[in-house]
Amino acid sequence: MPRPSHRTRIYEDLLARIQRGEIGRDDRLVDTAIAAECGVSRMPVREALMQLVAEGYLVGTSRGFMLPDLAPATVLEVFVLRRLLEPYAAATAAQAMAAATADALAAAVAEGEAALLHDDLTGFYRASQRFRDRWLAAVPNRELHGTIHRYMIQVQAVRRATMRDPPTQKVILDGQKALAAAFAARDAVAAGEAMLRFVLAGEAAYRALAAGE
Amino acid sequence: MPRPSHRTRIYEDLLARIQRGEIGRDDRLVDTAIAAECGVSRMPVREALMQLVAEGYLVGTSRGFMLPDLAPATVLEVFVLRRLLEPYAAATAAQAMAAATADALAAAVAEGEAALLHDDLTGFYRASQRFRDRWLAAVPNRELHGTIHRYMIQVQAVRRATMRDPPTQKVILDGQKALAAAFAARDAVAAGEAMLRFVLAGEAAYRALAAGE
DNA sequence: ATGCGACAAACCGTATACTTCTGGGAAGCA
DNA sequence: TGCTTCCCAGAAGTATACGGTTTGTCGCAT
Repeated sequence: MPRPSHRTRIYEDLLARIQRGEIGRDDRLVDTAIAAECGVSRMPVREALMQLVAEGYLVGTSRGFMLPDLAPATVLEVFVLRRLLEPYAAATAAQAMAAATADALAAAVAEGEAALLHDDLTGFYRASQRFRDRWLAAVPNRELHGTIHRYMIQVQAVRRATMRDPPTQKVILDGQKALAAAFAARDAVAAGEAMLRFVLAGEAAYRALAAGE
Repeated sequence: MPRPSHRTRIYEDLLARIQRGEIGRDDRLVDTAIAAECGVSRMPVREALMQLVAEGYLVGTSRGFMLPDLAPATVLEVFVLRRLLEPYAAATAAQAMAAATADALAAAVAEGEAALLHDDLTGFYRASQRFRDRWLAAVPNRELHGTIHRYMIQVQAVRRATMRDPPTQKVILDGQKALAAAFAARDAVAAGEAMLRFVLAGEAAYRALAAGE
């Protein structure tokens, strides 16, 4: 590993902050401020910010960079993509899955269940994130992997929004258990079906939430 | 229209050059050279180049920016994505399609056919590009549209590679005609089926070519 | 003749300084 | 009091400069 450039460091730092939800809905990220905070010049910060814009994590306004405002319509459009891609991705991942990965998936489910028992929403969120990261890493088709990874932001937003609801928590856990079982058995058909059901359940939960507001 | 920034201008210029195939397989795009050519400083050029990298049009090496080297394995991975996404996209586009767009599609097919009669491969290429651009623009789901658009480069590479073969030319034209008919009739089912056949035919042509080398 | 090492050029990453543009707020007018 | 106008601060955009790293080549020694 040669040396991580400032741009890379700052990019990863900002991405982590965004993914942890530390950036508020109306916080404005300004290059000069971040540069001063990190003790570097504006340029690496600027380039990191613009990379985040290119990947859809931020939008650039004429007055600082902000979070994109994830209109419900956009989230529903992403659900279409998920329905089309993720069942196939899960099926291929199940076929290619190593035993260690399957175990790690089961562990992530158990962690999420334990977190729920302690009303630890953050822990549950992290566990479900880890679950997703792990099965996604097992998808052999790298292009498919990258495409699914790209709308991670929307998926996270949906999780964050729907996760507070106890019935939804149960739906998520049950879905993850079914998936973990299919992955452990390397059953591609069952994995594809379970994933389709999982995505549809997530969409239903999101629609109920969006309608309720 | 406020005013296109240098970065935007250069980005669009470079993208157009890439899409027209003016960048050779082993040309190295260097910021200083492009900056001198355009009469601006390195910074806007750099940012344009990095945006192209983020979108997958280029890869940044330690010695200039180059075209990604599209391994056949990658192209085949993209075909999986196309099989999963484009039939659905075509079906929804057919339902939403305006009469003017359907006419434009038919016109693009006619142009391509005319170009073939004059052995004008470039014209045929441009016509099939226009055909794709137009039906894709009619996809209502913007997320789906963007996702499909992102692997445009691979699609172009396949076209460029397979297009010289006369039987393949006929397959492409026939596929486009079937699609244009389905679009004109706003027949979502037929459009989806035609698109699936079109993608599969393209994949078969590419596989034949890759095996033949 | 070939392999290894040093030198030079090229290019990227970063820093600093300057310019342009946008948006908000204050002041003036109806 | 509400609306319009003008001004200014802040932020993006751009220019120029410098250091570091990689790469390619030339020369020397084996």
